[in-house]
Amino acid sequence: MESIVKDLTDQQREAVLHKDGPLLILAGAGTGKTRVITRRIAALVHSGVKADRILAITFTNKAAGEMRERTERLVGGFPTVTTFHSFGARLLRRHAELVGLDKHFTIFDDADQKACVKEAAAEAKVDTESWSPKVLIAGISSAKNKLLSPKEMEELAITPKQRAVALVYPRYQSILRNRNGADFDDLLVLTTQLLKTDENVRRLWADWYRYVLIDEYQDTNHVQYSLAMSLAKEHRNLCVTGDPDQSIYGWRGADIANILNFERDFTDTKVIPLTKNFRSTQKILDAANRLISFNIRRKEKDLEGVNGDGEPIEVKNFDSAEEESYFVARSIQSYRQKGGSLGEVAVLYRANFQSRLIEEGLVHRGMPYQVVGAVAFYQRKEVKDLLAYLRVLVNSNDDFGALRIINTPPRRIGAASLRKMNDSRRGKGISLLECCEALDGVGLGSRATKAVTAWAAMMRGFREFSENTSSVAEVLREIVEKIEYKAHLEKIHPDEPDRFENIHALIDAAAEFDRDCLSRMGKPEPQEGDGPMQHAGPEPSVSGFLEHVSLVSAVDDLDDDDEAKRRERISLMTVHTAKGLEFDKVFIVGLEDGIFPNSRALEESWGMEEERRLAYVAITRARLSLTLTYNRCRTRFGQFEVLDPSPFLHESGAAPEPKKKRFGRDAFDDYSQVPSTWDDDSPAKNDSRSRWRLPPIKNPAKKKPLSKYAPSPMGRKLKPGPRTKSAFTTRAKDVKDPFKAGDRVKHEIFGEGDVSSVTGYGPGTRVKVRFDRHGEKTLVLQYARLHKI
DNA sequence: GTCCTGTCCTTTTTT
DNA sequence: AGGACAGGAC
Repeated sequence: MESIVKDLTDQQREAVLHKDGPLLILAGAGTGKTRVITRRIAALVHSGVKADRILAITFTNKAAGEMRERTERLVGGFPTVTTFHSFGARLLRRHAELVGLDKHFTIFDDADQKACVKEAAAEAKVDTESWSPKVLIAGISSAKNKLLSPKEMEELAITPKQRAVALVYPRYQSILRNRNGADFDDLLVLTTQLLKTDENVRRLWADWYRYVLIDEYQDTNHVQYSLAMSLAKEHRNLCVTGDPDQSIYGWRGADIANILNFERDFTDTKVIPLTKNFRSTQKILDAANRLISFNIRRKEKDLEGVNGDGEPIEVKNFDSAEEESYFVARSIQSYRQKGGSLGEVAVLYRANFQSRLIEEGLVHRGMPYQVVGAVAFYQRKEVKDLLAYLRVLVNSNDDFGALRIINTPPRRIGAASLRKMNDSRRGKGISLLECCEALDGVGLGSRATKAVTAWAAMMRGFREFSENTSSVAEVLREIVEKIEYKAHLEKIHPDEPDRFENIHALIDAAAEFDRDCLSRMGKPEPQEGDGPMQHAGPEPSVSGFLEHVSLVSAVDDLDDDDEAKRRERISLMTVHTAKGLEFDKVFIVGLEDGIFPNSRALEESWGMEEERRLAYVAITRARLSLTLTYNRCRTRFGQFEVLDPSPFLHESGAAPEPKKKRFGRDAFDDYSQVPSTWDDDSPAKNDSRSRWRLPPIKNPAKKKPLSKYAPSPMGRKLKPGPRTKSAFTTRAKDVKDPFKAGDRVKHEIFGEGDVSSVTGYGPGTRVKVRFDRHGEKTLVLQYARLHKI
């Protein structure tokens, strides 16, 4: 036992040695949380708890994999280390029939979900012009995350949007069920409901897992919370770790209250804060602490470093995102020339679209990089095609999968034949594949009948093949060969020979899966033998592989430490993806007001605080060096925009507070007093532009034309031609014509509505609007694209 | 059934 | 600006 705790701080040691009863570990960034969790599991095992009676739930598969490896090494046993979604998927497979699914149900991805919603909307006669599939999906998801059934949703629906969702939701759900499918939310929702309604099932699992640990508890949502409670409410051996300041998933239903109220849920909770940060220099920690102190809704804490002051935080200002990317590339290049390791460098941004320019800058200098979590490998067309074969082979009710491949590669089964088959099976509860096998009365011509029958027979052949082998890779090879996929790809994409490489990569992934399963099978069985979950991973089968593929996340394919060092690539990713990771040298780019914080995010009442936490997460990724960059202008949607620096720059103390602007329209404290003669072409505006720059912070960007990039969008795009719509023109118009209560307005997303109140003035004005279709919302005038009508 | 063109939307973040 | 998608031409 002494060896388990010998190199720990007092706080860490206390957390590790706590055995029974609720435990809340408030672990700040970089305070050795993972270490504490793995040691605690080791300590539990050491004190006599059977490893397989321990359940640890993490946020990503990558984190789960790492923790599994570490604990197995440390304790020599096999605790169940998994994610919420994987746990749900496997619990559901075991009890599928109890929730109306077959054991081999398909986990539907985003595309399937969208198709499903479209179909449901058409059935429900809900117009997808006013209610986009995206909005409907979000609505259904949020209903599910409140554990509302379609029926309950219908009773509670008040606003027009809610009513639209209530109409689509039941149909969506029944389409899903008919196809023996579950979406991401279902993995959690059905599991939670099952544990709530079926006491036998609940006991089976709750009695088995005597100790439950949940990581990143600040990012759990209501459903995950209920699930955890169902499992732990009796023995109360629930240990949660998290940091309220790093809660960044509020937008997908995560409820920071779960962690803030944990002590209320369990009044005898032992609370252990971990605040000693082993990761970053003090300067970086100071910036993070200062920034997050602007948040109101938090538990106060400060990170204390152990590494000394370190280098000052670098802040750079540019005229355009092109110049910014050029700087980042140059800066990393000189870092490498001084012996720095590229595997230790990360460029973080708020939104994915920002990666493109950074990539171009790096390519320009020949710097190797990886975009973590970008165009996911499993999203590629050719990969999805082959996966669809596997899906249909496992789950013959998977019509989405069948539809995708029935004519891929082309077999002369066209829209007309499909329509006939759909007509014939309507209301009969027959899947597309089944229909192809029994064509009586469908009315297909002889050629079509032949093609369709051949396809169905081939699918049956694949199924038999898969039943006679334990290797998923073998099954894939068989399919690729039989459908002559290589020839097909060469025909469709003659200019892209590496498309087929993706197929090889997929087969490799399957082979690796086969190997993992084999090695897991070789492990000794748990002694008591009757655990509801025998193995830490999915089962060794095609459906196990599909599950694995569905649940991999963005960081999961991030190279692990050794490999990253060997391959020496810069990592590019969003701040969300970066959570839990750390790098020697970190760049946070695009720190402009409206980009980071993101203007759309600010439309939610809690938006600003979550954006600030996001910035806090970004800053605390850095060990030694932190560079913050922002631009005065950028092009968005092909349109030129002028932007203010992000407030986070001065909140973190990295840059001085911007001086009050005293030029142009900004010379007026009350914007309504700006002379109305100041229209778009007024000299005041054009003159003010050059003075919009903040007081120079350190080294104002030198204007250097870049060979490959446009010099700067300013001289080029502003002069010629009339400007259609820029941030500025919109604002200038608002200045002349401020909103007041009672105005009729139009918002690009929310549609039309009436202004109910206005507070403040200038760009920071908050306007409360009662929208016809979306209810009341408070908008920040500066960001909301709001027009009077 | 495929290819081309024009239109529309996009930029929040993801298991 | 760039990509997805629908609809029309062949």
